[in-house]
Amino acid sequence: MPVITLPDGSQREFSQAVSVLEVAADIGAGLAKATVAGKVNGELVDACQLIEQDASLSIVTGRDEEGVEIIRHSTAHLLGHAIKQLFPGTQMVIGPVIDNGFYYDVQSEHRFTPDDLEVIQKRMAELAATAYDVVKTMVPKAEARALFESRGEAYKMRLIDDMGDEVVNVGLYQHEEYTDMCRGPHLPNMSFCKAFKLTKLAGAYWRGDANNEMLQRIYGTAWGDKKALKKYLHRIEEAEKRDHRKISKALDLFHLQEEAPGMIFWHDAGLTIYRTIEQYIRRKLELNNYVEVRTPQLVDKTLWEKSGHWDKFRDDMFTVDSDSREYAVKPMNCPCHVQIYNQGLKSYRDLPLRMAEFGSCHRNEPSGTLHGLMRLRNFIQDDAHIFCTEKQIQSEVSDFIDLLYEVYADFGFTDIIIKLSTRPEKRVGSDEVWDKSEKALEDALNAKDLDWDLQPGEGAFYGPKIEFSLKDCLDRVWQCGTIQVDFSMPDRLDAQYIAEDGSRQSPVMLHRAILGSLERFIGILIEEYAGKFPVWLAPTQVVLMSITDKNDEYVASIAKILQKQGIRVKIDLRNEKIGFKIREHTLKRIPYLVVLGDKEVESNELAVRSLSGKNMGNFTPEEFIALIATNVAECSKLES
RNA sequence: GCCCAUGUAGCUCAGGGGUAGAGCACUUCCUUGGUAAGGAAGAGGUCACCGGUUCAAUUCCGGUCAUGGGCUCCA
Repeated sequence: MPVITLPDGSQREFSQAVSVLEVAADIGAGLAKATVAGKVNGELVDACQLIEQDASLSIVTGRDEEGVEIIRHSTAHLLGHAIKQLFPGTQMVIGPVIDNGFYYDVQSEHRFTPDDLEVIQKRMAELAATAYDVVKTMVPKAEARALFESRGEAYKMRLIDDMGDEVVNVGLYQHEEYTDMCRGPHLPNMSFCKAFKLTKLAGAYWRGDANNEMLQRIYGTAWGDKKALKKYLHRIEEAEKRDHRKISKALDLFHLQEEAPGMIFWHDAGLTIYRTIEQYIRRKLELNNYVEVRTPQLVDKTLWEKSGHWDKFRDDMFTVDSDSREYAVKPMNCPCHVQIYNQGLKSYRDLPLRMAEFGSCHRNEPSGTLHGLMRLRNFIQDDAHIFCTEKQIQSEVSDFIDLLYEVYADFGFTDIIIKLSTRPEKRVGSDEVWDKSEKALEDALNAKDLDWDLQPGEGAFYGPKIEFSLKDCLDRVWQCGTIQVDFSMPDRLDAQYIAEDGSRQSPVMLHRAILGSLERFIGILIEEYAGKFPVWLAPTQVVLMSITDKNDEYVASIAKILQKQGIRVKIDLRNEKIGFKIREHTLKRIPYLVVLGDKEVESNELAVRSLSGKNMGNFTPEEFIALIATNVAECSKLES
């Protein structure tokens, strides 16, 4: 006699066990028709799930986010249904839900092409249109295994073999002649699959391990209705317009070419942004008691052997042979910073010593991983190493996190993804040291009440780390800031200080970067702003445009006045109509466009137009300079 | 590094076994015009690179490189 409590608090009593769908039908026929699944005592279950005990229940429909996820999951099965009809030799592997969609990994002699996707998608639509019911059964593992064996689904068998003993029965979902295995829940009927699209093909390793064979992965997106699908596809289209590579080409910021893969040729405009950010960070470092240093690009291999990098990253380092010595182009700055630390005797009174460098590093990243400004073989970090005592770790980490948040706020970032990565398998240092380091980072995060995720085993070989990541225009996550505790390298490279009691001690080293790679950070900034940089960062802040050549002299004189104030100004004296000039400079995302014609010459003023197209009226030169100064100060929060 | 796709003018792209195409940009001329494209003419290409098939390859095939999308990796 289960009593079902609904989300509004109302209760319904049934004389025997009822399914989710039956409860929905009892509430109303419309709801029953819309039911994709149920949530019993907070747990998602199939619509056919029988409820035998008293329980709370909410009905999940295609309008709920959870319902859409179920639609996505079942669309993956639908892909299986269609692909097995069209390409019977295909073996199905796994088909999970991801953000905005799903994928299915398959194994096949046939190499799927983009054309195949269209054919498969068409068949999926045809199958879904028949609105067939999906039938779920729970069967013992051995039975499921035998079924998949008879169908040549070797990967499904391997998945079953991998299940622990605690799993006795598995769920089978019958899509007419096609059967898929899943924990569920899934749709009761395929009529809910009416808005999906197969989007791309990719390779993916079996079990995510590069030592294994590569499978073919088919990505798709799926939504509750056509309108939502259309909206999503439009959103992606718009996001792609913000791609930093496209914008950078349009704004002439940088380029890459075949002769230097993964290395940037910064153009004048891009370098202006770059330098502005570098200066900004330099000022922040000064205010936070860092010192700045610079160290060599080439360092003898023996130092890298000593630091432990050679062991782990030898293949990813560029090397140079000269005079029978082997040098490595530095892939990071830390061993060099220890060399500076080691010059002269250090006392506990010198700690914490915060040593910064805008260090240019080269790493021979695998060719397939290069990606615009985001992943390069040569990049510059706003790197620093804090040499401190164990007791100082906590407050240094805490101060660093505050500084990082201050900087990110100045650039307008609020969606910061924090991860704590702990000891990997291949590492140096004792377990006690790792225990201490991991705890120090965790405590610092918890003291700040920040949301963070744990990534076990993802730490650097010398210590655990906190990563601060930002998202690009397509929501791909890129690590930017980081702080890493390192008890090992100072020891390996013989860094010491004299403690209060006169004994020699090893300092702790904190590796940290706020922006991470300046290139990557600028890439994300370009996408964040869609190329419309705030005034303090804009490569050109003002363009002065003449109406006719009679105004040329006045334009030049105003330009001089603005330049003297450090404003980045360009002039446009071309024999073109003003509308044409405005269009061009608007497309170049110039923050302020200034029109100078006879009227302005007459009154000694500037007619100012904002990037958004707003006519801001006329300004005297002094008023305009003040406007820019205020604007720059507001966006950059730079302390003078 | 692995899988798939792509590489044609400065840019965005069309084309296709036999003189290489468009729009924008560029150059020259006309136009001196007040807030998102004034007009005309001209110039511009080893069709990524290397090899093969062919009477003939930019086009078909193979390889290399680079780029894009994923996977793996990321000190």
